[in-house]
Amino acid sequence: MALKKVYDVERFFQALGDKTRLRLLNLMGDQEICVCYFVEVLGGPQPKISRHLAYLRSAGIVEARREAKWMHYRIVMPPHVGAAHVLRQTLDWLKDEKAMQSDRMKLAKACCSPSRYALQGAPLPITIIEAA
Amino acid sequence: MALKKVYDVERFFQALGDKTRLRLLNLMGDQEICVCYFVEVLGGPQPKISRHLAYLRSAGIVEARREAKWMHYRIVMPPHVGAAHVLRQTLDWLKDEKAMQSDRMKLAKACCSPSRYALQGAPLPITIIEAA
DNA sequence: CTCCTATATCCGCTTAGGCGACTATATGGC
DNA sequence: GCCATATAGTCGCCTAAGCGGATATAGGAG
Repeated sequence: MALKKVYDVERFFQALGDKTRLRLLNLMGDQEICVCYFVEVLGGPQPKISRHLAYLRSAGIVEARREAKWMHYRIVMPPHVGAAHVLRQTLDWLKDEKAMQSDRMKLAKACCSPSRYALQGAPLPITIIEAA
Repeated sequence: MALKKVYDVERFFQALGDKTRLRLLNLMGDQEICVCYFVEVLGGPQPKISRHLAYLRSAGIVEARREAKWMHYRIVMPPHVGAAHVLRQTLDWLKDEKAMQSDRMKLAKACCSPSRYALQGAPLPITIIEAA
């Protein structure tokens, strides 16, 4: 039988304890987003974005999918019920933050007119349909 | 008018990203607990406990009250609705963790027979009645 | 193969923060 | 005043982790 793995609460919260990572999670929401949009919206150097995405992935909070040159990231709900609740609450909380809303608006703009942002060819976000 | 202070989300999660602090919060629950019980239950050196309590206090998650020689700590719900929700969820989550339940049992024992734990005279926890 | 683009990883530096050990402060009893 | 107890703060050490900059890798086009 499989060893019952205790969910790492500490690690979970550490992953949420960084502004950049919270912004990334806020942008993902219930969508699968291409890295190039993160770089576009957050505006920092690309390696910084990549490092934070790697951190989130190693903490089990996001997963990545490759599509040709592009990598898409999406939030995965933790297997632990408590963790999933907290994560969902946190995402709702972020939606109310003004800075986070501004990020989301920037993302929407970048998606609507990708040519203005040198994102021609970049795949658009895909909304994730959650199983009920 | 008062300057609208944005709640520091990052700091909030950083405060939750440590095992010792999570154990302390779990022990507090909806009670006001004397430091000596934390030291008793967690078992480490007292300055360590004190430092983590100070961290939680500086993050605005707990408050302290002095009663003679003893300091009592209690959780304060953050002024921000989203943060309060997440904190409550987190406390519920901790209740399900086996290690956390064990801590709570140790606390209960220490409170029922304080003399066995050299806690004679130490004030018992006080359950906080929240305003509805 | 080469070249370009998208993304990831590595390097060196710096800071936050955990720890144990020690010391300081506060309160109360004498 | 002195002393004991409860708690807090300081110091030095060490690791985690953030950052910018450089480099490496993966995929596609030609």
